[in-house]
Amino acid sequence: MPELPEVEVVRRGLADWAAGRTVTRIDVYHPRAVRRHVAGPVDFARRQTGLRLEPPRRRGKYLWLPLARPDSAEPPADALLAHLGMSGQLLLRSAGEPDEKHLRVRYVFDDDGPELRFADQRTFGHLMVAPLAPAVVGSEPVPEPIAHIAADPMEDAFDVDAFHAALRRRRTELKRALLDQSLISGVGNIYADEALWRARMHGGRLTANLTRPETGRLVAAIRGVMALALDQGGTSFDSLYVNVNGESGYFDRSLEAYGRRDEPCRRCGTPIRRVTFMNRSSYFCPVCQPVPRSRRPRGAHQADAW
DNA sequence: ACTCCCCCCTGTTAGC
DNA sequence: TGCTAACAGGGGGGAG
Repeated sequence: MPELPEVEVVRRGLADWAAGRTVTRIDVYHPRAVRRHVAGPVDFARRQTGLRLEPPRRRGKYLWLPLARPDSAEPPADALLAHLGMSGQLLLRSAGEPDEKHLRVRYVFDDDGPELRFADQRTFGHLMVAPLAPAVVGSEPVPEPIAHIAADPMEDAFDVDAFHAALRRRRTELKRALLDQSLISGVGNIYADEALWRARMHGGRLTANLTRPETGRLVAAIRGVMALALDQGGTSFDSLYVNVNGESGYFDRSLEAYGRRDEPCRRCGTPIRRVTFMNRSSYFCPVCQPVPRSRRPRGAHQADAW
């Protein structure tokens, strides 16, 4: 469930409580948590021990903390790169507090401050140490493994015209495109449905047919819903998504489409529909977000996802 | 080159 | 009541 707003909440917590601290020990309890660090858990720990965590950055759903040598002014070559996946949590806990049931990695620092713990029930999240790509003039260095990810809609670097052009080049459906992190990053299943509802557009629309005003409306809807969610600490349906202090956000109360099957659309009263799409749920208002002509069933017998 | 789908996980809940 | 199956879903990687 962590999408851009939830990851940003975590990033802000790390900025307050982890940045500037020097790592003295790292324990990896589950190798799957560092599976993308191909050199393995021992190397993962060795390459951070003695280094200082610099202020966290974020692109889309990824966040990273550059790793600096405490005795050197050289810009960091590597960063601790994190993705929370479905259920990953980065928590700051005093050493005396009991371990989380799904604790995967523990960081201990050279001060008396709290440990940084990575807990992850479903183990879709991961941590790795990754080289930072050389800084290009006017842009920040980004870890190499995420160089293929597009800018997210909250970044200055996000270019709506370029996004529109990329959508027009694609031969796919709009919701698929929104979930494709190489076109726009940070959008997941929940905010895709929320943004489409706000923009009054159907996720089955073909991206090749979008007009420039429609793309503009959609990007404005994504930014709007994400800004609102960030104000409310993100979306949590249960205790799986929490900030670095273990607290849940409450944007779930403000959802207009996601999870509202058969409940009235708050614009027009029509029951919200739920359909299965890409092996996940999609929620939309069939009146405010009309099913595109190309997707309407041509016969009563025809099964149609939308 | 582009598009699409499966699968990796575990805890909760719905259904029989 | 107890079991099974569905569901939640990000994204890598392979198939087509």
